[in-house]
Amino acid sequence: MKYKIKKLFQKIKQHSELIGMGIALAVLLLVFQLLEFKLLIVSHQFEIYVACIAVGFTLLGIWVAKKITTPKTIVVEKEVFIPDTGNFIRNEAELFKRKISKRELEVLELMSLGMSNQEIAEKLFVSLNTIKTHSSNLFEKLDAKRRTQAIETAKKLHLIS
Amino acid sequence: MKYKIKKLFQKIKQHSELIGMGIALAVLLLVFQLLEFKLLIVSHQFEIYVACIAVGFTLLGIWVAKKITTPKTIVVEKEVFIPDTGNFIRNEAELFKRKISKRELEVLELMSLGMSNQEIAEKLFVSLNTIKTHSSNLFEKLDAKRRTQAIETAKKLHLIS
DNA sequence: TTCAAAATCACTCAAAAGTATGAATGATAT
DNA sequence: ATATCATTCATACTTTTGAGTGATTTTGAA
Repeated sequence: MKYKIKKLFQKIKQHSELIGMGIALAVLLLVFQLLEFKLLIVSHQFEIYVACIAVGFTLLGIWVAKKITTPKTIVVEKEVFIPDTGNFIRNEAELFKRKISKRELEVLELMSLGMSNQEIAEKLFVSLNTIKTHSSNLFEKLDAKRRTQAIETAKKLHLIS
Repeated sequence: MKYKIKKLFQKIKQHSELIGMGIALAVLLLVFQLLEFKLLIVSHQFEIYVACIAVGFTLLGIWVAKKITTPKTIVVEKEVFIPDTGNFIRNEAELFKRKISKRELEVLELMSLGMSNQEIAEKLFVSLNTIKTHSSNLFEKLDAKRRTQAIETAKKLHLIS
């Protein structure tokens, strides 16, 4: 029993707009029914009665239209700047294509941080000459004449961040 | 004379919606006027007449509402990834703080593209020595020991893209 | 007009970067 | 096992870069 009542309320809620419209219509008709007697019988002002109906139902129409019309959805693409921080994805394919080795990449990265060959050598526990060899090989593989050019190219190719 | 007619047409065009609405209303009223005689006098079906008015003006209301109401716009924000190219905003405050001149910035930018001092000199139509001076000053202002370091720092500070 | 900053250039010396070549070692795949 | 490749290192040499100093010209704002 209680369950049925609950279901009824749910249905009412679901169709609240429709029911509201119905009630509005009923009230409007009732008002006009009353007006009919008053105006027709008492003063016979038929035109006023019709005008009232017209205005009333016009307003009803407006209200209905507002309820019915589906809202236009305008999708506005808002450009949101997403900084690169953290979401760097290395272009492994390019690394493979250019046959850049693990060690060379390591040197390249340290180079891009602004380290000198000597500093890189110390950091990687190898000789300065080794780093020179690596960087020379890198420049060839990256079609670069200088380390700055190598860095620029590597960044464009997403080999380093 | 012709000018006045043209102006009239322009005004009509400008208020075409309003005029259309007025005409629709007039036609509707005319129809009801005719119905009044037919129904009231011939068959006395008053209720049908009122119903017609109600329906008619409801439709009119709907039509008016559609004309009047501003469309509901739902703005959907869509995140769009923007690559760094183009939307770079230079940190002018930092430039000012470090007293980096226009020319120095120019040199810095070309340096970051991987150009040698000689190439920059040729590009800017100045001597190699001038570029050396500029870059030396740059390194001091950017607390850098090398050009690669200067570039790295400048990028971090958003002085160059 | 004057004054300070910016831009220009030169010269020297030193350090760093880059080229070229050769070679040893160790890992790995065929 | 042996051929290949990455990694390592060396030597000799050249080029580029950078530091330090000083000086002249241009330019823009007070």
